[in-house]
Amino acid sequence: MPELPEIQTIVNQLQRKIVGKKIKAIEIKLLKIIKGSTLKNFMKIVQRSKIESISRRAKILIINLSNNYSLLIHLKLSGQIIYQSKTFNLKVQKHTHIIYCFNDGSFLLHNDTRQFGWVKLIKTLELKKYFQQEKFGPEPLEKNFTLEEFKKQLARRRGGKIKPLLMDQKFVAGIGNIYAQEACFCAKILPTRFVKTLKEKEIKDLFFCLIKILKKAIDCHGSSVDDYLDAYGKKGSFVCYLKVYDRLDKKCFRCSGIIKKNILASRGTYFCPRCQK
DNA sequence: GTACTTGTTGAACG
DNA sequence: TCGTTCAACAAGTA
Repeated sequence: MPELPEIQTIVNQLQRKIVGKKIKAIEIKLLKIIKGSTLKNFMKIVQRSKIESISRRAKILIINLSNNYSLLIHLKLSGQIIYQSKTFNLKVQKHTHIIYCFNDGSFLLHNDTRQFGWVKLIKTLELKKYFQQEKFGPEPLEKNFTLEEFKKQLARRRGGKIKPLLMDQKFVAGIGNIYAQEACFCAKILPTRFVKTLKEKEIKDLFFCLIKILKKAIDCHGSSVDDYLDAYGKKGSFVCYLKVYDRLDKKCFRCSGIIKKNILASRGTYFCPRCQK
């Protein structure tokens, strides 16, 4: 499941590979993943445009084009964005829905088995307005996300449980099911804890755990559970560092307790009942 | 055939 | 209006 570190990995890789390239042709095999414009309009605007820059907000990949338009891509559960240089045979598969062909013979494939993801064409000038409407919370790896700010935001959401709150994109952007659980484990906090019961030190630990885990995960090119692949079609290696996710009935690395699983806010949630309080 | 998986959305509730 | 919970969405896997 691509979350912040997975999308950031793709951004970093694409920055090195496709910036400055011109889109010569597009092939669209699945219409419904294009949102916010007709197929005709999408083709007209995207074809023959140049890739200006690549960035990210929350879990959304942003590709800025040279013609004052931008592509927003959300991978949801099973999306992949894969770059292929001309030296490789094109690995189009059953779930390849869009193929972007560049002028130098390289390609970008957009795959998505479950078809939850989407691509949205938007005027670059309207990006700011779009993200304001979405009301995304702060980016956890940016300077304005401070411990003070985190505390302040928590104080406004005292009624909720901590793990679903971490996953709320309006609270903090980019955290999904995996990293929310890992952060709770790292800070020795049960995912079901109500925000108002968190002590000063726990909040501080959680804050630094979150940042540490996200940074480390980006270094590892993300976690590949299920389908995730980076822009080079490779798996992320952070799975090796996962402490609780998908470890039901296994021994806790910290205290040798047995990892349990609960459904919390209708999402699978792993935790160690012995050392998470 | 059935249960289960997940990020986001939109509806319902207090 | 806001915070919170929950079903729905789609397709694949076990």
